[in-house]
Amino acid sequence: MGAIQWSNRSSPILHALSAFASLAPHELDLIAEQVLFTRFDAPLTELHAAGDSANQRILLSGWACRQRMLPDGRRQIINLIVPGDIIGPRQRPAIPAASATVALTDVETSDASNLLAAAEQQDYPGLRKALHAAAALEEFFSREQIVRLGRQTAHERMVHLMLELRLRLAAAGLGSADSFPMPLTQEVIADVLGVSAVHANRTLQQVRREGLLELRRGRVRILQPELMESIANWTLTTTGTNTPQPVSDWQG
Amino acid sequence: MGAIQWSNRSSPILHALSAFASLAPHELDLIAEQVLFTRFDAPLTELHAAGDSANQRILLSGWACRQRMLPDGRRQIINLIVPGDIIGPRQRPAIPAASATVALTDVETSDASNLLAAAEQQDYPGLRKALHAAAALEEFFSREQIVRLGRQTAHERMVHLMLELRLRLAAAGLGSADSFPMPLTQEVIADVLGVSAVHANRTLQQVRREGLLELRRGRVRILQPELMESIANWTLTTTGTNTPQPVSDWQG
DNA sequence: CGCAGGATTGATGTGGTTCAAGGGCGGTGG
DNA sequence: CCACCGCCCTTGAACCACATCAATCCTGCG
Repeated sequence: MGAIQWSNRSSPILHALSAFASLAPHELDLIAEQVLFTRFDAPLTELHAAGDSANQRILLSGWACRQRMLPDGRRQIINLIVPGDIIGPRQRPAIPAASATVALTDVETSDASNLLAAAEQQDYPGLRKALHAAAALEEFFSREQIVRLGRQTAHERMVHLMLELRLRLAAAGLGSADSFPMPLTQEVIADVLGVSAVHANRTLQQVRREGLLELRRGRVRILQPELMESIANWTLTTTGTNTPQPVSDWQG
Repeated sequence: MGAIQWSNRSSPILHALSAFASLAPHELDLIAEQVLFTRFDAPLTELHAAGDSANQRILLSGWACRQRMLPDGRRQIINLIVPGDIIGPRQRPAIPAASATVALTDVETSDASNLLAAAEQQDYPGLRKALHAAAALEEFFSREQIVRLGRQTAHERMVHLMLELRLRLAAAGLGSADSFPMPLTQEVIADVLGVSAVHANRTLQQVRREGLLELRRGRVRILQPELMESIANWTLTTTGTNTPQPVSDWQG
């Protein structure tokens, strides 16, 4: 291994990236260095402003989200950001974002320019592959979010979101197949799912009443994963890396 | 210019890409070559199957969409694909898509592997920049779609979609600031906007009654762009780099 | 103890869905 | 040249998932 000792603060990145590609020692070093210059921010802090087309960071701990506010106060959360995820534009030249990235809890971030720049070099093939795969996964869930919002009921959306978080947090080493931390308020969940906070509450209650999951003391416990996957039309297997799923022929 | 004559079949790509970066002669040649080996497909043809993680093509003419079918028949269209757009995964390794790409009209496509591979080389900087910018624009509209579906009313969604198509088709050289072709059925529009076909119909009628736009003989005419942008909370200026240019200017 | 933010619950309103039945129109065949 | 057919658009009526408004409850915390 490299000269720098692993701290558990870099472990989310390590988990998230090493799931996609095996990393060489000098690549691991680069990741470990991320914890050397970190910044702490409180909830509601804007980590990446709308209109900003630079400023790439990586989330080390805590939760954030990319969100879009409408003038009349409506908010849509584009996606949740958990440890290991990149904050800011991925590709250049970037279009100035209409959405801002905001901390949802206390967060720790570090500048990711080095990491992302290194991945463009020829001598960091593993890093390159891992970051591309992470971007592909993000794009995948972005499409899932579209399907969720466009064609699923509140009940299906809630179940689907919990499955997404289960997978992503497990990939970051922050949860297992059984359970994961859940620091989000119901209002935040509502703004992810595109429903009102009141309805998110009732939906969550129903999901719990049905025995699909448990939510206690800031932790979600998945009780019936297979049933949940069936309800939400889940298409990714959590076992293995990227195993594809049979998708029904749409023409029937 | 290069040895290959421009045909108007390659012009959508030319428009779409040259809007983002100035291209060198050898890059223009590569684009022109795209029309040499094309394929024609009828509506409903699956251009890119769900689960496929390869097979990159570019759309030369006609319309397509990436869609996800749910087992009970619900369909969500993730995004519309117009001439100049890439079909298939952008980055490798790609996660097998849960969504399929399907032709909505008669379409002409060509293999884009060469184009995309060339953009990774050092000697195609303009192409690289242009394709990255195109990907960034696609990602931008992907987020707009999330906001649309999550927090906007059917009326707002409809107006917003028409503004999106106005911009994208103008960028491909297929329309102006005033009008663009509209070959989509109301059912397709409904599946983009996440509403029922009946409601899409009523919403479209209202938008027309309000004098925001005209829809006749397969063509949309934008009548009150500023008002529409205000209604839909539009955040992109059409003036600037994305302004369409007539093909003739480019053929010089 | 009292406060504040989040969770919960009830009552009522509405945007949108669903079902069902026409209407227009281009294409095709007799 | 007309009759018919299929696809799409349009319209009406009933229904429902979810929004909105307004309390109230709970819990951690200073």
